[in-house]
Amino acid sequence: MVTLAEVARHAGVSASTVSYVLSGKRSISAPTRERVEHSIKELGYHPNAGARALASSRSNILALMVPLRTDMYVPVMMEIAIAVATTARSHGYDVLLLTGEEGPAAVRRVTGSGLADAMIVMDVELEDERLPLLQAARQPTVLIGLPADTVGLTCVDLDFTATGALCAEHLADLGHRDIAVVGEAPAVYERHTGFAERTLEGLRRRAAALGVRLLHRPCEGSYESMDGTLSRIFDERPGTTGFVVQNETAIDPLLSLLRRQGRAVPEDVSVVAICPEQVATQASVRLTSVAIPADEMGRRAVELAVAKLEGGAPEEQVTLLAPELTVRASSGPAPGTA
Amino acid sequence: MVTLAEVARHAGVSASTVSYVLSGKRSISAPTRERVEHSIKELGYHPNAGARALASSRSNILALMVPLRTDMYVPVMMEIAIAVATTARSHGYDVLLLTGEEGPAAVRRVTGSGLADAMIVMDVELEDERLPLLQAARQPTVLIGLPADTVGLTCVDLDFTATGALCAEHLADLGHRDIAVVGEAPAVYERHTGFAERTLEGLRRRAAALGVRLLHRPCEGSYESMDGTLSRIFDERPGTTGFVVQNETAIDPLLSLLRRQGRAVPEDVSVVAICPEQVATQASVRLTSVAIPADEMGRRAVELAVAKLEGGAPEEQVTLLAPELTVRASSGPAPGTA
DNA sequence: CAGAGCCGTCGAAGCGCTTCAACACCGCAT
DNA sequence: ATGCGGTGTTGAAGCGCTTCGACGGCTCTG
Repeated sequence: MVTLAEVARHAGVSASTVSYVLSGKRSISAPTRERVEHSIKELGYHPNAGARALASSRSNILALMVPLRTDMYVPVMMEIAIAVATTARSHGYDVLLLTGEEGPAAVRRVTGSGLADAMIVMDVELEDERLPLLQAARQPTVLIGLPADTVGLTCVDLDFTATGALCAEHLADLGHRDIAVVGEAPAVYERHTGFAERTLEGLRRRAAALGVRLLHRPCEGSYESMDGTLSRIFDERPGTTGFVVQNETAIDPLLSLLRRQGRAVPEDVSVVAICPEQVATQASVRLTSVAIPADEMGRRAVELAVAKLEGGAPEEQVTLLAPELTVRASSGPAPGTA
Repeated sequence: MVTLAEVARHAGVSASTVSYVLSGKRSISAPTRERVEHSIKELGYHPNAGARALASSRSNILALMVPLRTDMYVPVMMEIAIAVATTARSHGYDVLLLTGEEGPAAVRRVTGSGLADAMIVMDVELEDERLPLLQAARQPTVLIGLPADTVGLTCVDLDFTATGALCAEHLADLGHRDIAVVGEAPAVYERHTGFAERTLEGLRRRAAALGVRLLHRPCEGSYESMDGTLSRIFDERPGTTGFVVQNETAIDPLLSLLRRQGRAVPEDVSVVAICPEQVATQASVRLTSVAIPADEMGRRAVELAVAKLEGGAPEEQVTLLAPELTVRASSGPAPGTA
């Protein structure tokens, strides 16, 4: 194993000079720098991460806490995780993967040991038990998701309230007067994961303002569950012509069952989905949708974390990404509309 | 920040005693141990990861390289990743998430810097350019997937050859004489990701042995692509009554399109899927399937890595998990069979 | 041409931990 | 009583790096 000292000897300089060449924190003359760089290459030197962390109290690692539940739509999680890893690398950081399983214990372990310089936490609940620990930690934190109280916290999320409003508005504009919301699995609401409730609130408010009736039903992603949900919706509101789906795994069952019931999309019923672009374009009908910008959320989270680390970032900062609705083939004028 | 020395002072012992209490590498009398443990708790001490890594040349971190391609079925990747993280924790390791993007450079960085004690590499290609580096590395490596040459390597994978054979056999047993294989996207084959080719080989061999005709068509996961694939299959082999699907994203389109064409499953055609359990049970028809044991693959990989680290593991070891076929509602006797 | 100031380099002091050799002490057998 | 092995504890030497203060030599200015 090659050490800094060996590089120094090989280049005929002192260890500190090599260190300064590496970090650029002190000016080094061009000839010396080249000599050192040449030695580094020739010896195949790689700085030792542990020694570096010890001496500088910086690990150059970002911790990412992902939930390990499977009732969330996994591809979104994965896309965020990959965006985080990729963006982190471009800033010189590596990513430590923590599962939510350990909960607060994981937070304590990481903040206590200096394993990571900052933490990014996904799938934050409204009243998350990790929050007090995170706020007390030395390390900066960025949340993906929005807890109830954001005082002193840095958060990134899609503006789900606006997303709900946008969906309601789109369907109302098309003349739909009875809208059904196929929501996430009941467990997601019970856990008080903010985004689901926020979406609903946005939907309700805008629907009320526009004089549209709204019916919300949580739903698992299975065919059975969707079958039951659909029956109950049409029993209660036979005139339903608009659907908003927020559970990605429910999309295929929904479209499939509507078709089997002889309801054509978008002629008889319109469907608006809240899901990643890829899902919207690969479904059996190209879906009018509001995209979940997983990639951008991951990227932003890392950039905020890095900004906090390198100084010059406000303590509190809530970044809500504006939703964008893309009209595709699954939504159209309500039946009976001019 | 609390250090070992402070704990030692607080407990009235030397630093080394505290260290030995922590590591258990030397016997410590019960009273002393309790005093030290009490001090640790009272001061809220957490050992510093960097210092520990430097002194012991062990980081207690496992690196996990995941592909960042999206043509693989993401949930399987995620499930493996989560199993790796969870199992690693239970052995006292954390997981560093590396994306395949960096390729060999990431391997060099991690092995060179001692960031991780071992590496687990997913989505290995038959001739993977990272292999030579991994073999030369100080750190042990475990592959999830099977390269062409496994000399000196430790690998874990589902036995895809046996999986293919099992599928062929099941359909043949039911009297099907014309089987179509809906494979992964063409890119997966072009990249020479072993599992797809192995499955095919298993299918072909067993089909041939059983006198069954086999037609293989790669397929993207979209409805358009599946539509084209199906037409071509039935054009070429109108008598096709058995399907094997290996592309998870293609399952819904396949079932949906078969239904639209008026082909009933399993009355007219049987379908066998190679996919995670959850997908098989949540599809519109409960699918006869061979499960992809993502969870077990992740767990085994970590256990092998840990075994190699703590000594007592053979250098070369290929673990092929035996496939299990579960009969559900999507397969039945071929039409015209007694 | 002396002094101030800057640039490039170096030596040394740690960062917080692990681990080895050494030692004090005990009870045991001789 | 003497020596011996075992147990529990300690001091000190690093692990490989960063970083601070210092210093020699240079240019620039008055």
